[in-house]
Amino acid sequence: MTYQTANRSFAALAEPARQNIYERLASRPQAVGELASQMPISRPAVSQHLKILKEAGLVTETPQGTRRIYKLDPRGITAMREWLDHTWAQALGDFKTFAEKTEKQEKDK
Amino acid sequence: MTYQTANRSFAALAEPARQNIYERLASRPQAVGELASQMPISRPAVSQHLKILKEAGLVTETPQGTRRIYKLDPRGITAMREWLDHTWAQALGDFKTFAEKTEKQEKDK
DNA sequence: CTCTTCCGTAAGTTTATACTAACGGTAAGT
DNA sequence: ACTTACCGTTAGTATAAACTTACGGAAGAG
Repeated sequence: MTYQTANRSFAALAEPARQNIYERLASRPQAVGELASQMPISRPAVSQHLKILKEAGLVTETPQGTRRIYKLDPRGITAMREWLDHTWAQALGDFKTFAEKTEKQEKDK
Repeated sequence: MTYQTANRSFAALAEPARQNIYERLASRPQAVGELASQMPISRPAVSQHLKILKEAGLVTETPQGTRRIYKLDPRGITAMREWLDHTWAQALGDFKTFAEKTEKQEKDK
């Protein structure tokens, strides 16, 4: 369940433009046009990227007048970190047995 | 420098097939054909995915006879974790000032 | 040396994705 | 009511990515 959002978070941050947006929002919450004015792509493009980031649980939206302020959402980052920890822990356990096996093979030379 | 590899790691794990491969390698190091036999895609496709994972610092290659054993590489995961920590820490600091500002605006209603 | 196994790469096609331009809708100001 | 500011969505296009098929190279067995 949470691993699925981790999957989408990776896909969302894979795009350089979205990673750029994400980093800008990390420095401070911003509106859509505000972001677009600092980037080489159009405002609708930024809006589309924000939609994907939002669906991935990476950002949240806060209407404020006609503007919509976007800021980071902890859920996406948490999901990714959990997936990383889980996968890496599994690898560590099996690395040990693998290392022992290869070490044994080295001996048999 | 390390953030660039984090970028490529995200892109690499964005693809479902590559994430699948990565998880399988987490359970135990495996050869290319071994992976392909358990997946719905061809062996060359797996090989191409492994190339991308390798360039992202997520896996390493170990020739063993005619076969090539692939296993997880800590560097990719480390780069991603550092990027996540850095970005999130920055967001936390600025979230506080943002929260104070919006709280002030709420008061002025 | 020949045959088999295992693998990476290149070419070509299909599918997915990112972009711009155009449109419509909501909120605030005059 | 009219205008302005700000934004999301859609349609259409261009670019990128993933897959299969075909090919060639390296390592081991006979």
